[in-house]
Amino acid sequence: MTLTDVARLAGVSVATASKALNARGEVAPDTRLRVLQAANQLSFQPNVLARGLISGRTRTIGLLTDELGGRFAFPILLGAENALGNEQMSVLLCDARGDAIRRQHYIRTLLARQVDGFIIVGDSNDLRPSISRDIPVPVVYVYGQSTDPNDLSVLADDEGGARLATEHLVGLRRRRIAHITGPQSYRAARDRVTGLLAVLAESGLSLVGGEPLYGEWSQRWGRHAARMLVTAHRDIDAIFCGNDQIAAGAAQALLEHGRRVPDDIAIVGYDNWEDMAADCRPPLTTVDLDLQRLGSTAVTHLFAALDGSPASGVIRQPCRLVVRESTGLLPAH
Amino acid sequence: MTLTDVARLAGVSVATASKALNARGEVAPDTRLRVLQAANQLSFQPNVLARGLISGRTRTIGLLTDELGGRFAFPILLGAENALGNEQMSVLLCDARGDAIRRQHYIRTLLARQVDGFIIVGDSNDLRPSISRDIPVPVVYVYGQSTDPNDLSVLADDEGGARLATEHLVGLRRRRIAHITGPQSYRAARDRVTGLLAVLAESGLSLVGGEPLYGEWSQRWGRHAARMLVTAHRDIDAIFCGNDQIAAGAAQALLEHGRRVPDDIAIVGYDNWEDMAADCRPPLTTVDLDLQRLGSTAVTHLFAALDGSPASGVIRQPCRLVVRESTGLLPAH
DNA sequence: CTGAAAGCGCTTACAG
DNA sequence: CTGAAAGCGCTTACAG
Repeated sequence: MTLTDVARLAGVSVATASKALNARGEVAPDTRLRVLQAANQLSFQPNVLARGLISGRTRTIGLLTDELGGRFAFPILLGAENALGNEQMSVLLCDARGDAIRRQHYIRTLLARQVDGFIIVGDSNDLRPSISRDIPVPVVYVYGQSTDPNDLSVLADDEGGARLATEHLVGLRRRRIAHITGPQSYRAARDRVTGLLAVLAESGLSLVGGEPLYGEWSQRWGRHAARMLVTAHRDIDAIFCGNDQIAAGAAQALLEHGRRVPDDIAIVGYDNWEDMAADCRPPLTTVDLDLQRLGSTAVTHLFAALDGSPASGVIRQPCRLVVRESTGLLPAH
Repeated sequence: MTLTDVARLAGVSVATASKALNARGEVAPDTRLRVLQAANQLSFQPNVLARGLISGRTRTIGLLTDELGGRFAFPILLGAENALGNEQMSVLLCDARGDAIRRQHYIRTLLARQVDGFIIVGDSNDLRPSISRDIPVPVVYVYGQSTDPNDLSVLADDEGGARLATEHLVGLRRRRIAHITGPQSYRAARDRVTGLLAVLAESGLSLVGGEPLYGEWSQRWGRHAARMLVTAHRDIDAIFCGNDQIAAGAAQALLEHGRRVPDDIAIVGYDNWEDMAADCRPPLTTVDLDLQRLGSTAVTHLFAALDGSPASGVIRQPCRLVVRESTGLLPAH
């Protein structure tokens, strides 16, 4: 079904049919009606390729990830897809799988497909090489900071998230707080430590053991480190963990050591990885990166750039504290 | 950069430039060379819209999910994206979020974008209404069975997966086997029971307790049901669980009851949800649905249909048993 | 072997 | 208000 068919059925020219369908003023009301009916009758859908060829706009954006299989890219994608769908934009999804050649290939492909813009999804707040040089349309980086300050990067505020968690513990009168986290090579681990230490200092407290326990992002490490902690520091009353897996492991180990959570020792995780955090025993208080909103925020900024108002620099989106039983439930209201 | 620019730089007509770039025979070798060089120099990328307008093929497929946020759609998407990328096809991703209106909207959008075919991703093997009537291009259903037997549905073989799990337990000389699973309303739960009971019958065994324990897909239910089982049936020596969360909960409850896993009671999960199954204590033997391969299989069949060889009916892709410590490690070799 | 012409489906000045 | 014509960037018969 093409516009020609519609025009023929309505007894007008394709030019008039086009104008009628696109609600441009210069068409007689009854002509428009006839065209609309014809289009309806034929279930006419304008060919987007032809439109794009003329307008140079395809209402399509390319979403390029490095590691779609990772845990973080996906919620971002979800949020972006949502936001784009609401604006009648479509997403072309490409997963470079950490391969630079493949990434270049996808950039070319997406450009050949005339996408209106790019969203580059990282898998942590860490720095990543800018690729904007190769791309003549607007680009937004999300959950991964472009090395080029002229680019726009939308990141999660890990330092702020850790502040929220620590303030929560301090507010619950916990004084002997320890920290178990992932490898120090991760910016996420370091930023969270920064936020934690800042709040402890403001509260006149110091970290139990003096140093964060850097390790892996696993339950196994959480169990191991928690056992070490309760053995070495019997007076510990809270553990802030760098992610939910560590926290789940720590909770398990503590329970096995006869320590009650949260009565004796409160635990806070990070990530709000639902299946882990909410189904843990006890359910974990944790920090939510709000990844979906990160995705939609990126889309918002991409639209702004498409509308001629590009931004640059780094935007740090706040995290949210999710309180569950592992730090004691809030009083009912 | 358009073909016109390339032709001008190479000193030929656009027609000749087109032929040279598309490796059609009828061009003089040195002419082709000049065109290729010009294209290279200008980093020419042919406009896919123009090509699509002529050929009627866009090398784009629409991937429509019902619930992208669920745990199962995503690996399927990954597998499909991989397989499509290898064939230079792009994916337009749409998440209907369980809303029929939104789904219809996306179907129209994707058709207007002239996609070459559709992949409809379900979130369980359950039946789902066919939407092929509305779609004039090839459609493949994956992990969700179309109600129309003329459609092609690619499913995971849950019954076979449960057989693998049960045969494994029986092979380990377990005789008192129980089953904890999710709601009976799920076809996945029912199909797995069918496979389990078949193997038990073939082995002259019967299910401990007579009936599967239907409940929820959660750790909490796993813990609860496992406690009931060990109390009511002290001689139980294996529990086959309907998913990994249930299995993780069951393992935890058994350990707390002083039962050793796998020495006293072996546990098998389902789904091979890595973060849960491998990081559990002990790591879980489980059944992998091979969702990524499900996605790539769907793509393979979609290509076959695009090449004029459509199939129909139901394809059941085998599951894989992943053996870990919860049933005893295989002897080292 | 090369290029002028027609055409894919649509939109947009421009005449009338 | 309506429609013939040009054109978006490309490909493909068809002449030469």
